[in-house]
Amino acid sequence: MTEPASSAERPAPTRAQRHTRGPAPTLHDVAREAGVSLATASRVLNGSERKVAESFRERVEAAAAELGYTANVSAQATARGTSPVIALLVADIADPYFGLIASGVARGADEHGLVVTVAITDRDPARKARIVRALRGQRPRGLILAASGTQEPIEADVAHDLAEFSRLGGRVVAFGPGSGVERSIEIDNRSGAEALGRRMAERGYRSAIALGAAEGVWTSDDRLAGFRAGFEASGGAVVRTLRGGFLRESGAESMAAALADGVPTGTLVFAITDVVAIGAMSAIRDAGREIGADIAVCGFDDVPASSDVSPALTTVRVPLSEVGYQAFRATVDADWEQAPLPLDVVVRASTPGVPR
Amino acid sequence: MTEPASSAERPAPTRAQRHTRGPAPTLHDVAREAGVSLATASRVLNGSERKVAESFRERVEAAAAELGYTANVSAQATARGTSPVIALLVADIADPYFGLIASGVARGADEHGLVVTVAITDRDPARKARIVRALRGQRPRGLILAASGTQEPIEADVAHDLAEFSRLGGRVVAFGPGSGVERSIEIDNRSGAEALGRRMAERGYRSAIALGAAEGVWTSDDRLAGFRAGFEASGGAVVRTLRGGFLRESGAESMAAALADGVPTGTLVFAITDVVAIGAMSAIRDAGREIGADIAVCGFDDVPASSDVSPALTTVRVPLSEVGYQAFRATVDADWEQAPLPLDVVVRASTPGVPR
DNA sequence: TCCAAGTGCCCACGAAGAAGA
DNA sequence: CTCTTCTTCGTGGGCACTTGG
Repeated sequence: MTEPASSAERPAPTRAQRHTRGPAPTLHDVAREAGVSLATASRVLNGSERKVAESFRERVEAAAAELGYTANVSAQATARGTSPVIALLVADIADPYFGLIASGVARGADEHGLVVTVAITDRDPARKARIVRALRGQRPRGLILAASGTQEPIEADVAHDLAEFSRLGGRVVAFGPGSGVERSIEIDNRSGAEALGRRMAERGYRSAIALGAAEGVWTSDDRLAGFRAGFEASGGAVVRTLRGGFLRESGAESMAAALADGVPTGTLVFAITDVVAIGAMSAIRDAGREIGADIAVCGFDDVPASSDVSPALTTVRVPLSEVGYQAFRATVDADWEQAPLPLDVVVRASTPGVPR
Repeated sequence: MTEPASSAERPAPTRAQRHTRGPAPTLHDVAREAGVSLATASRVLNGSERKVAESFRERVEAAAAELGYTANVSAQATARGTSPVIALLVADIADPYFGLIASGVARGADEHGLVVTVAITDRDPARKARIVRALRGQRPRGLILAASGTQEPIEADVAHDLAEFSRLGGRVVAFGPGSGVERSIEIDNRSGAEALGRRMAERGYRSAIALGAAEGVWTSDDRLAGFRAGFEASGGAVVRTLRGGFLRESGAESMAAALADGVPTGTLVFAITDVVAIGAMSAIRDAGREIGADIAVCGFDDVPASSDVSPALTTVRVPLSEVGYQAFRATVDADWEQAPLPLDVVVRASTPGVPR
C-alpha cells in the first residue's frame, strides 16, 4: 500500500477535483483508478466468495483508500435485494423499559454489522399501522415489535402487513402473542406476576389495589390476571382495579383517584409497571400518606429507577436488555429457540410486610 | 376502489402466484397491471410535481392496492441519490439522557417522513470512529452526534470522516463544539452549572465535592468549570473533584471513595449528571449517612428519575426532548438557527440548605 | 479476470393527443 | 379546417452496485 503518500503524488492525478466538492466516489471511480474492472473491485471491497489475485487486491484497496471510498449501502441493498437493517418498533423510546430493550437489540445488531432503525408508535394503533406499512418499504431483514399490542380488531390491518412482510422474506418478531407473526418473545408476565402476588400475600398483605392499562392490552391483562391469581390463591383479595395507561402520570392519577375514595392502612398497590408504580408513589406521598408501612407498593420490570426511589420498589425483575438481545437473535438466527427468561421477584422496602 | 372484494374475484387474475410466496411486487408489476408505463406509475405513486390524468391515477392506485405494492426505499434512494434517513449517534440508548434526546429526534423525523437509525458508541472513541465511517455508507440526510466527545486527537479521524460526510451533502450536527461539523447544538452547560453553583452557595453551602468524568470530555469539563465558578464566586469552595464516568455506578464508586476519606456534614456533592448523582446518593445511603441535612446532593439534566428519588434531586433542567427536536431541525432546515435553550435551576429536597 | 445482464426506481426528453385560434 | 400551443404519457438512459458465465 502506498497510503502514506501525500495527496500530491497520486498515481493518476487525472481528476483534480477529487478531493474538493463533489459526489461520493463510486465503485466505478475506484475501479478506474486501480485499472481493473467493476467486478473485480466489487469483489475485493465487498464480501464475495471468489478470490482475486493479491496484486489486484492491493491495487484496489489502495485506490479505495486514496479516494476515500465507502460502499453505497442503498445501492448494495437494491442490487442484493436485501438491506442490512433491523427495524425496531417501540411505544416510547424515552421509557426506560423500551430503552433497555433497544440497547439489547442494538448490541446484537452491532455484532452482526446491521443497523437498527427505531420507530415510535406513541401507543397509537393507527400510527403503528402506518409505521409498519412504511417500514415494509425499507425491506428490513427483521422487524421487532416491542410495542405491546392489543387483541382488538384494530390490529387486523397491521396483521396483514406483517404477514405480507414475512412473505417477502423479512422476519417478524413480536413481544407476546400476535397474528401474522412468525416468532415471538414471551415474557412470562403471568407467572411473574403470580409469583409476586403470592409473595406479597405471604408477607401478610390481604387487600390490594391494582393499577392497569386499558383492557385488551396483553401485557397489562396478563400481569393483572397473574397477580390476582397469585395473591388470591394465598389468601389476599384484589379489591379494586383501576385502568389507566403506561405512563408515570397515569399511575399518579389512578392512585390519586383511589386515595380520594379512601385507602386503608395496610393496603398493597400493584402497578403493572415500575414506571406506573413510581407515579403512584408520588401520588401517595402527595396525599400525605406514607409508602411502606401505611400503603405498600409494588411494580413490574425492575427498571433502574426502581432501586433508586425510596423506599426502593418491590418488583419483578425482567432482564430487559437480554430480552432485546434475544429479540434480535430471533430475527437473524435460522434455528432460533427462545432461551428461558427468568423473572425474579425482588422484594424491597416499599413492601415491608404487615404483622399478622 | 373495489377493496372489499375477496381475493377470489380479482379483475385480472393473470398471475395466480400473486398472493402466495414470492418477491415483493415491483413498480413494474403495478404498471403492467394498470396498463400504463413505468413512468406514469412512478409519478402517481411517488411524489412528483408532474400531474397525471385522473383516470390513469385511479387505475394505478387500484393496481397498487390490489398488489400490495410498497415502494422499495433502497431503490428509490439509489435512483434519487439520497436516502430518507437521519442517523443518530448516542453513547447509551438506555440512559434517560439519550432516550429523551432520541425521542425528540424521532418526533421530528417522523413529521418529515424520515426514519432514524440509532447507533451506540458505548462511549468508546474507537467504536465511534468505526460507526461514523460505516454510517457514511448509508448516505443519510443528516448525522446527529449526541454522544459527547472529547477534544483529544483520537477524534481526528472521526473529524475527517465527518468532513467528508458533509462534503457529500449530508448535514452533520453535533452537540457541543467539534471539528468537521457544520452545525452544533449548544447546551449552555457552563452557565447552567454556574447558576446552580451560585444558588447552592446562596443556600449556605461552603464546601463541595464534584463528581466528573474524565478530563477532556466537553460536557463534563464545562459543567465542572461552571459549577466551580458560580460556587466559588459566591463564597463556596470546591474542595475535591473526583473523576469517573457517566454511569450510575461511577457515581456510586466515586462517592464511596470520597466517603472513605471522610466527608464532613454540610458538604454539598455536585455530580455532572443526575444519573451520576443518583449513584452517589445510593453510596451515601449505603455508608449510613443521610442525604440532605447531612450531605447534600445536586445534579444536572433533570431526567424524570430525579423527581422520583427521595429526597428529590436538585438539578438543572435541560429540555432534553426539545434539544433532540432541535438537533433534528438542524439537519433538515436550510436556514436553521439554534433557538435558545433555557436551563433552569430547580431546587429540591436534596439540598435543604444549611443555616448560617 | 472481465463482460454484460440484472436490481428497482427516477427523470430528462421526445412524441402524441387535445384544445385554442 | 388547419396550424400552433399546451398538456401529458412513454421511451431510454442512468443510479451504484452484484453476479453468473
